[in-house]
Amino acid sequence: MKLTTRGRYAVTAMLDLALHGNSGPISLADISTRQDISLSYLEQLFAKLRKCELVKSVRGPGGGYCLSRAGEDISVAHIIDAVNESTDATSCGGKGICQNGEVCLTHHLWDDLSKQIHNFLSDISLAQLTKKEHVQSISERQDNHEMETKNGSVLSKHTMTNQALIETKIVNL
Amino acid sequence: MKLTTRGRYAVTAMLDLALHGNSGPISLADISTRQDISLSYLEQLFAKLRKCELVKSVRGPGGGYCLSRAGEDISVAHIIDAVNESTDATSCGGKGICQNGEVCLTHHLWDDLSKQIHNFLSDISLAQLTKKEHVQSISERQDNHEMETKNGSVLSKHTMTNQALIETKIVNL
DNA sequence: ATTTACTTGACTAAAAGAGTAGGTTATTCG
DNA sequence: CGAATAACCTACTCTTTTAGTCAAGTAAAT
Repeated sequence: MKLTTRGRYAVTAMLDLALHGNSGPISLADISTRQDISLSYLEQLFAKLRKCELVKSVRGPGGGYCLSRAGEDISVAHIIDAVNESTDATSCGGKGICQNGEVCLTHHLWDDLSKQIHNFLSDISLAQLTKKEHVQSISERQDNHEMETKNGSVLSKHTMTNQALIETKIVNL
Repeated sequence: MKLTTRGRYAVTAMLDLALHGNSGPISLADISTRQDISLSYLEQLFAKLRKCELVKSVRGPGGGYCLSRAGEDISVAHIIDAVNESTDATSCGGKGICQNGEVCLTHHLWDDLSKQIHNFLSDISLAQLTKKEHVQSISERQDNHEMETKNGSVLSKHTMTNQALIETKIVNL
């Protein structure tokens, strides 16, 4: 069983999508800054998420990704499965061939654990997560921080006027 | 979160101990052949199990390891913790500093999952496992197989007489 | 035509996992 | 005593996986 940064990043990114994707597609660049995940790494993850039809992509300016179906119908387990993180705790992939083609002494134990984990994660949908208070407050914190840093970098690059800065803020709200 | 061969081996070996350790200490060599686990690797694992006081060791000929307390009082979670496999699914070790010192968007989710897994494994004791039918039948299969291969190797090494072979079989029963 | 954004694939540094090798120390038994 | 046995200890290696980079694309919108 493995549950590492990959699966965590994927779920985090999808949750970000669920929170911000109500009005059109979200670019990976946005998710990258908000969630502190490398852009190239996100691209790899979203390639897999798209293959499993969890997200849809929109190309061109203003493009990005959106959920391919309602947040209620996407579970955390779906996402983790999509990026190849198995929730299987056995060494034989659940096949029961762990000791010279036969079942090993603890096979059933790991099998039970696998089911336990999978059930737990299958019962949690993106929609459910977006409704939790702590998720909403963290998301707010991230949006504010994103706005600050974004304006900072834009300012230093283009020496934007105050008026333009205010406009950017409005757009970002 | 990681749950790999190390944790699986440790639990398997401990279960082997629980099944065979009723009359005196069991050598790692025996566990090694029965469970197909490298002897040196077992030594590393048992060093940790001993530090956490899950097993006791007896040196010298006829020595080996035994459980340091009743099988009822040793849970699978104890064993996995002992060999440094964490059941923690967060990236921050449960500290909540996953995004620049603050809580990341999915921290609570992984925290809940960690608790879920740990509870599940804490509720399963070695004694419980030994009582399961499939564990007993697998253990029997392993004992038979061990006897065959042991006799085979002993024969080829010392060209044992038939009488000695029979005696060995009796001892192994 | 050009910008913006997604796509693909190859590549890599670092870490962790699994297993080996070679020895030392304690104990029992002949 | 001394030989055998088995725990104990340390260091090393080999392999796989992760996490991430880089570069060169392709497609769509303005």
